[in-house]
Amino acid sequence: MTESLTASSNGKPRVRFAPSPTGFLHVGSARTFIFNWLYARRNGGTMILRLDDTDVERNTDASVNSIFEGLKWLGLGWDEEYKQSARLDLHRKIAWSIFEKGLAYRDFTPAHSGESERSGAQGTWLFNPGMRELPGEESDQRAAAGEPFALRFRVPREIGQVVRFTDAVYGEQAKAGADIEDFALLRSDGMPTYHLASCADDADLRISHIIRGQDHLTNTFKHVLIFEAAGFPPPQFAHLPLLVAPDGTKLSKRRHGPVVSVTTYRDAGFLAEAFINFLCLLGWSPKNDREQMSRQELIDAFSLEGINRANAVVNFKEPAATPEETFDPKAVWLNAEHIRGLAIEDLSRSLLPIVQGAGFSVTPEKMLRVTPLIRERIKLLRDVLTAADFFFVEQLAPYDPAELIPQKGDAAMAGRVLEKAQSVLANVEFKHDPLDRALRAAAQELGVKAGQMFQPIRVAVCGRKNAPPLFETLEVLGQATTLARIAQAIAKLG
RNA sequence: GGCGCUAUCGUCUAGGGGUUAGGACGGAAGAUUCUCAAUCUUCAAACCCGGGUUCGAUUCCCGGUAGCGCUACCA
Repeated sequence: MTESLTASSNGKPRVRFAPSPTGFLHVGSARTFIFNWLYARRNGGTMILRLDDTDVERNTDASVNSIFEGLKWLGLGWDEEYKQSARLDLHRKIAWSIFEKGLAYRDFTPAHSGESERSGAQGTWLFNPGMRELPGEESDQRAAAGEPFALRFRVPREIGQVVRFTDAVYGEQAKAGADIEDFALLRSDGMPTYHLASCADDADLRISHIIRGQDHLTNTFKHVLIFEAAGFPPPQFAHLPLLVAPDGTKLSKRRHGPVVSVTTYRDAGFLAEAFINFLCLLGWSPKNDREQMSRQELIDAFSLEGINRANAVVNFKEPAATPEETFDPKAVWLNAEHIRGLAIEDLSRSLLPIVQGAGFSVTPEKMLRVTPLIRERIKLLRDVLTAADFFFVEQLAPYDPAELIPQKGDAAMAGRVLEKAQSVLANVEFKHDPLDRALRAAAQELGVKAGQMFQPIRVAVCGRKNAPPLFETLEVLGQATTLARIAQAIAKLG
């Protein structure tokens, strides 16, 4: 690893997404992935996926699967893939090289039990101060005797010692060494900590730009210390504002439910392109009022300069009412926009498995005919089930016969209209124009308005008032089904 | 507690020493179509507070407040 001192050999950026497999793929993580990917693609660089799985206790295979599942749905891909657990020798080697330089020390204090001993209120932030000054000889002896220890970084805390770096988003950053605790590099079981493993791998993989959540902004001072101690030039840093819930708190599954998981969006019928588009608009702006953008347009427009600094709220409804209300309205709107932008063939292909999965029997040909009628009427792919169900069922679900009654009309008018329709539709070609002419003429003969004519028919064939345009609908439904449903409606009225 | 980051309509954001503070979502009203949707038009809606610098601050500086983050042998 030490041979590559330049962050990038060919001047092309190398970026990474480094999730720790301790849960499902979070929307915030997805956005981090997307920004890294966009940066790589925009600049002809390399996108690396690295599983930061050094926390053996909390890592699960289910989580690894969930992350891949989410990433697969996004469909962006990556160029190289690594697993930290396979690189432990590298991490330890670097940790000990830091120790050799006198920049780390052994801490023989037994590990704390986590939660109970958090520093803070008491102001005791520097852990086990005595250990920092332990004479080297005694340290060696205790280690040789088999006493367990953690390896801690010896942070330079003389007055005037300041750690600095430039963040591409937050600008110049500086922090006094005296305000940085002696963080651990190696745990007493010999496993590297996140800080060490992350920096060791970033250096070894020649990562040129670290684009990650702002929760790491203050950790970066530690990382700069590690890079320098290990003899590597630190990469460029760009921290992203965090995604938060409407209540301002960090997105968490326990508090906010499934809306924080990427697969929830997939399962609700979001298009990956729309979801990506939505996430990009949280904390980044192309600065030209563009909102709806394709993947390629995002690549072309992406730059670190467009990233802003304040946390962004994902504006979902806390108690999750209807599926549509669950999500940020802008995400839903963008999805509808992307759906409208899809070619009928492509949309139809996405809709088909959803309809079939819901138990309807439908052929690709039928789906292709239904799709144009609902494309502008659905916001989420799954809406097809409520917007087009009547095209697929043999028997309409029960509906209120009162719905058949037209505006400013009564049951008698509904009856007359339906009976007239019955006779007219029995002798007309089921194509848009002939249907249009025949039904309008019929309305005139009955002395009712076109709307009063169409409404009872619409309800009779669709089972509800709000539906796609009538003639197209009848055309797809066909004469037999139409006449059967009208007959049933007349029976209901009677 | 310490350290750090942040602050423009309800939300996402643009802007920036002098602007009618712009766009989008959502909301309201209207137009249009056979209903719905789509589309179009219009309306309501914001610079956290206090000082300073300045002829002039929403913008720059300081302070406050609030929110968030880090402060683990988690990541």
